[in-house]
Amino acid sequence: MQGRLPTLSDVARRAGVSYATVDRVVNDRGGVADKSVKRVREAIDELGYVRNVAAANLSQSRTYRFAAIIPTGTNQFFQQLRAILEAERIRLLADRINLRIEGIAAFDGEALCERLDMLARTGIDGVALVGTDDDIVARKIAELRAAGIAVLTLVSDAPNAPRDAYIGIDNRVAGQTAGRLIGLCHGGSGGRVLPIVGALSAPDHAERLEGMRETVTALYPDLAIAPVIIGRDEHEIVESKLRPIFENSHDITAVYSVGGGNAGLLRVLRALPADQNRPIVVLHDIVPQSREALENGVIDAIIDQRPEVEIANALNCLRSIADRRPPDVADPILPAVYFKENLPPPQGRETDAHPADAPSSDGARPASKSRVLKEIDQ
Amino acid sequence: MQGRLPTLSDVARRAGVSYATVDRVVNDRGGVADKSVKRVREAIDELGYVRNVAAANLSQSRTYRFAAIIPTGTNQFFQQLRAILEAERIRLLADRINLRIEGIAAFDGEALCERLDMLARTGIDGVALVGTDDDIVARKIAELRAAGIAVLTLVSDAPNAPRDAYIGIDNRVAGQTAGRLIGLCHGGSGGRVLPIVGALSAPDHAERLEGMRETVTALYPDLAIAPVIIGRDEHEIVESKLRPIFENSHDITAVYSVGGGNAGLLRVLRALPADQNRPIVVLHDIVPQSREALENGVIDAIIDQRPEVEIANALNCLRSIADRRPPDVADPILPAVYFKENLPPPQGRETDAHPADAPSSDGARPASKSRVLKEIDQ
DNA sequence: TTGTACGCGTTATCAT
DNA sequence: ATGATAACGCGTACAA
Repeated sequence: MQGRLPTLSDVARRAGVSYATVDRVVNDRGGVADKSVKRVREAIDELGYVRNVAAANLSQSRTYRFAAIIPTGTNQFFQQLRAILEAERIRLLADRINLRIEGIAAFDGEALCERLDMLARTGIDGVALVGTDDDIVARKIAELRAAGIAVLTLVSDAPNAPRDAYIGIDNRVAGQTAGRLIGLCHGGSGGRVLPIVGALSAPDHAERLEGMRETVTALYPDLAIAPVIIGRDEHEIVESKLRPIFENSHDITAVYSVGGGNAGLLRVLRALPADQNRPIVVLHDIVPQSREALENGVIDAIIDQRPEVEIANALNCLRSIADRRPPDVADPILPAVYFKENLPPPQGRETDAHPADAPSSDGARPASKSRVLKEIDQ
Repeated sequence: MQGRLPTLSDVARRAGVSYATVDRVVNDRGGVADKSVKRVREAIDELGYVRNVAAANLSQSRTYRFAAIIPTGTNQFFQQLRAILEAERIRLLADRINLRIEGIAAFDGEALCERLDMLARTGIDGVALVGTDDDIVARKIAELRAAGIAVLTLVSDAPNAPRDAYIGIDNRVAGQTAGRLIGLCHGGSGGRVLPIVGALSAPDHAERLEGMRETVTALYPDLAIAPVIIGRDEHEIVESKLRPIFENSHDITAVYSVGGGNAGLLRVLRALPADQNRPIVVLHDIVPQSREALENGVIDAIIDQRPEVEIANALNCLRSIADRRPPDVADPILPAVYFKENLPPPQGRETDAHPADAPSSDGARPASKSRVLKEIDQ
């Protein structure tokens, strides 16, 4: 298991200075003679010293306090996001990172600000939230950052707010990818693409639509784009607007739904008469519903923003910021394209399995959740 | 930054026992009175104790020694794999994980065994290698494992060897995905798919081909599959076998290349007369060459096994095994589908940037590589 | 069966 | 400008 790595003491000995001097050099504390600095640097280089992060973290014995604010409600995607975060909690705790997961009414700027205020008062190092185009939210974010709190936007950006970073896919790219896919699927023939959005005022929806339009008009001139359906992400509305279209005209060859309310779309698709050509259908985000539709051949492809990757990146990013390390903004997340064949298995993690069956070799069993929350959030 | 988390001492105090007793419970060492166990467990639960992994790792002060054996040669994919590993080295070192990256002639079982022997003699905790179907390799792997060394197969499995885990994509799924994509791209029309493989004896190539065949025959009966081209992953061979096919018959509507030697394919495609319909082309793995072809519209899609993800998983897996923790085999890696629009940016990381420009705030500058190697591999 | 004390490598504080 | 040293929380050897 071994091959001991050089420590700061080794460096000090080799450089002929004291431990503390090496520490000053290594941590840029200043107040060290130039020639000492030089000798230390040389020793570090010669020995191949690399800081032991476990020791560094231990000695500081600090616990980071982060929060994620996720919209509540029936939206399957956000439910999934929340589940992923929940599953990360204990694991993070082992690394002394305490993550609060907060729920909030979707798209309610006032409530969001209130919650942010509360968090700031409680004391917190960083927060990740789903961005909105709201002015008061932008101001609140500025306020938090001024107070030294890191702020990330998650899934949807807040374009005018001075957030530290946006973690999510480029929605225009996602739309372009959808456009490409739809274009390819026409195999050179003409057709008519029907776009469905929740609202054009939602930045992510607008960007996806625009991206699709760009690619289709530029590369597939034989494809027309039908008037956009505004479904407000609600399945009843989507269904009621969609049904007459499919009844009256049979020329829709593709459907691109950028947002929610897809239950309505699926109902219409399933009700399509057998003699009518089924359109190519491209949706966003793998959720139980869309997964099932893809498996049953009701739709053709799903463009997914890979929430697990988003969360992993967000957490890394927060940690870097808290540590005042180089930002570690990570590569931009690319939307993934899934067909029936390469659809990922349902759950990333099992819920809890059978604790009794697995006599955890490391013994440190996760504590009961209520207690963890109570003790740590205090 | 705070909100101190409970420690083992806290637990001991609360349970009214000594530190060592708590340790015995937590680490399943046995020899503790039942009622003590119970009280400790309760205290852990009540306090929400979670083991501090930084402290745990520090106290053991062990440095893991892992090795990755990657085929050398001109293969761009393996070069990339090596580059990714190289970039991880320093970062890993900070976590006291020492990774040796070894090169070896591709598909030379004898040489591989020799190298494995050498590594075993040097002393090593785990090794990742690109699997082959070789008997002597399988025996050598068994030998290593018997000696307590963890063995992972990467990219390509070694089906008959008792490796701890295989980290890579399911090549059948990859082929099925290609088949689906190609089928969709025909938009209901008929066509003829030309498959190109390196060798049918390579398990991954055979599986990809089989997967494609499965999906196409099952779902797209209007598509025929042309006789397979065996290109030995060499571009001259691919080119010379391909050119006459495109000259003599104009009915190839799609090409699926599962392996290497794509430079030859690309040359043939570029030389295609303007009046001839270009086939749909699906390739594997993003490398500079295939990237450029996708950007220029010479090919249509790339199925990528995401080597960064593979390596991240492999490293996690090795660490878990060395720690005797639950395997942490991670979810299977799914092949990703890339079009021109969602192609990831060229480099994950910059090579070295300008050290002078970035006066690393954490001071611990990466040592010169030669030294690092010399001191640690000793 | 239970308890004490030291080491791991770093940070931070106090002296010189 | 430099040096010594006490934490940090866990693992472990050793004592009782």
